[in-house]
Amino acid sequence: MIVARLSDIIEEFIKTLLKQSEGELELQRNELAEYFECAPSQINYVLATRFSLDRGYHIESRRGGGGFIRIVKLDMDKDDYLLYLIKQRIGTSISWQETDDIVTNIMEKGIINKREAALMKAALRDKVIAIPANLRGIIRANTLKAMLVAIISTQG
Amino acid sequence: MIVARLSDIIEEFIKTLLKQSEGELELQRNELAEYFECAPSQINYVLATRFSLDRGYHIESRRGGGGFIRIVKLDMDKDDYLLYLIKQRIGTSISWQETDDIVTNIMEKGIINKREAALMKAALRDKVIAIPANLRGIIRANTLKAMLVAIISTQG
DNA sequence: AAATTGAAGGTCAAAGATGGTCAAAGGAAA
DNA sequence: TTTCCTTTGACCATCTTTGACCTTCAATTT
Repeated sequence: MIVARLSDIIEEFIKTLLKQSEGELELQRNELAEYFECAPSQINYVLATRFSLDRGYHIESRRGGGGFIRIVKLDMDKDDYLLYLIKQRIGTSISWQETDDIVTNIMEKGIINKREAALMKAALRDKVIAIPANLRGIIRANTLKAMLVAIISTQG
Repeated sequence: MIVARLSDIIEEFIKTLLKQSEGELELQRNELAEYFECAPSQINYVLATRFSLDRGYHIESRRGGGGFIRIVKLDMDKDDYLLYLIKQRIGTSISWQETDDIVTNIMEKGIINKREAALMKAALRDKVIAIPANLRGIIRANTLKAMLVAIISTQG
């Protein structure tokens, strides 16, 4: 029996709230932590890992009395986003988790379909790039960039 | 007197579970190892030798809290040609020219479309797999097989 | 106005929870 | 005997949870 991760539960909870509020949401860290009976910093963990820029979200916050955390689901122009990925975001080396987030994100944006996403993720997995870890990130970056170029070149 | 090997017993156990769950299954390595009173790494051995891609299985996993191992039996009835490629044709190492031919071929057969072919070819190019030539063929074989599995797994 | 205080949120590293890899040792088969 | 397959264990990589300590902001008090 696989125990659901608390982080996943919190992620779903926030996503439900986001849907109800059209992609923009303010919440209070301590309140949420109390609701889920977890350390407040776990909320930061969820935000950092599940609502990252690579997953298409933007976070702002304010401390002090009346403080809050604002989560915004981003809506970027497709071509601009792909070029940003290729020219800036990916760089010379990248981790599996990052590429996985990016591919999921461009699928959710409708830039690629489910099968194309599966195809891309398959080529980016650690097991597939079975070489020393320090080189793996480099090959992964090459691969993702090459595939994104292929997408741009084939889209019309 | 032939003593059944533990690996064979674990193999059968997993296959039984797979049948009960229609070819797809998630399990926990430590739990299984504890059940059979063996080293956790023996589970990896069983997976590597009995549930390999060449035998028609696909394995995914995740570490950390709430981690798991997912085993998927690839459908043997459908996709004869893709299965043949994965299990026999590709092997442990393959050249760019061969993969290019294979991808073109499955596109012409209508198994994948133009964009998917472009995506696959992008990930298989020499320039993308920028490592010593002797290793490159191995990574390319891994990559192509993994992408074919993705195709099989996504056509539902 | 300046200082104080309490109410948020932020950071980071350690501990915990999984799975992965590899090589050596052990055994069975040829 | 030699080779190949299996079993084990030490060490590694990744992901999650927790807690101690830090920073910022608004309201209140001097």
